[in-house]
Amino acid sequence: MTVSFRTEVQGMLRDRVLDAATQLIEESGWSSVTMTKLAAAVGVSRQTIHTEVGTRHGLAQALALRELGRFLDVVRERLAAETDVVESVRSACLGALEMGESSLVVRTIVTSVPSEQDADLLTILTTESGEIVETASLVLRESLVELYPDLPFTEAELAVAVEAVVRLVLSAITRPSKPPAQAADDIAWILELALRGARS
Amino acid sequence: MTVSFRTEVQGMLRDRVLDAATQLIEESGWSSVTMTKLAAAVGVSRQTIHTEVGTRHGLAQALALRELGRFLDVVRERLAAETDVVESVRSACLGALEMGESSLVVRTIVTSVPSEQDADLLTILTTESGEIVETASLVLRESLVELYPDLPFTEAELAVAVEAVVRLVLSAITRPSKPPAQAADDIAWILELALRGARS
DNA sequence: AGCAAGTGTCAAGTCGCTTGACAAGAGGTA
DNA sequence: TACCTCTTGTCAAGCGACTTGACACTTGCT
Repeated sequence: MTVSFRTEVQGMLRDRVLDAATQLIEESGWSSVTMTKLAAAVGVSRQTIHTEVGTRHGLAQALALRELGRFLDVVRERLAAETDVVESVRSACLGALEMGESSLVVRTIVTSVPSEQDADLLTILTTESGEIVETASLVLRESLVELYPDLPFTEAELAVAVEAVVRLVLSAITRPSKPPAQAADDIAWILELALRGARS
Repeated sequence: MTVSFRTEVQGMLRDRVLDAATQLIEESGWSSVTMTKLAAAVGVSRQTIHTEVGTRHGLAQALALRELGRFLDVVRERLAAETDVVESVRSACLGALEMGESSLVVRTIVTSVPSEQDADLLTILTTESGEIVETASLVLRESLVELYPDLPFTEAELAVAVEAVVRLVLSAITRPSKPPAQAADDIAWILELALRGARS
């Protein structure tokens, strides 16, 4: 077996915690998510919640990171479904942007009002977005290298380009200024220009 | 929550053990089911298998009892789907008999050759069938009392009649002499006669 | 006889969940 | 302001469940 029964159960608990938290958010917002209520909803003690996600802020982080994982699943999938770099990235960006519109967690984070209890959430996509950018960039970079080994970029250049794409997507999610399709087109266009420039 | 996270995981382990055992049986028969292989298949240590089901014979019992549970689910369901006692019982018997033909566990037990390693299994439906008869009778009796409170039987009489039905079904599964439909009809016919007799 | 494989059992250890408790902060109320 | 309640974060003790490693025993094979 790839994973032991133990670790599997462990992951199960984490998933349930995050599922329950999502449901509580859905019902009455992030500020209503109490560690006590959460524990009751999952069916474990409050302490177990704390050891699992740490503080309430850790819960918010965990929620965001799991959501990020889902985004990256879509990204990987869409990248592989195209045969051209630019089209791959365009499709992946579009997928991420559309998910950003429909994801409860993302909407909760983005629409949270600072200077309230919800502040915890907002900081995740701003001050603490480092891990998100880093993880997303890693995934995107690895996928691209695997799918398109002959890109006209050095390793360092690719890292820069990928991080730029990730940051653009993240920005378009948090502060949307145009429909997802157009935002994706814009990002793809930039990438295309960069590629053309690198090849010449 | 009705059940704690802990007990739920516990039941999950048991289910996985029995699932894995069933799959091993399916692949190469009961005699190939090794505690070591079973542990590996589930993803736990061999000791955990032992603490969960005891001896190898305990594993066989557990398999049989879980299968019994599935039979009883069908029985309850079919009993409730009819409006006449006799029809309820006929349908329930038919369901059990048909399941007996298609159930891998039951076929493995019934077709096991005595005086071999498989003997463990066979004894379950013969010498150790007490618990099975008892449990099945209990379920059938309770369902009937709930569905048909006005049966012309005393409590003791009902117990006798129910146990007879159960034993007949069990016998028809282990030593079939006619198609399920006819066997079910026969049992229903006997019950009908008994009811008519009790009413007169 | 010797060996390999499987069973059943034990003790010690680790890990995760529970329980009960406490200090500290935020919000509401007399 | 003082008081009360709710919530958070943390701790220690305890327990249950899985792991690891070991041992004696049986069975089948060579």
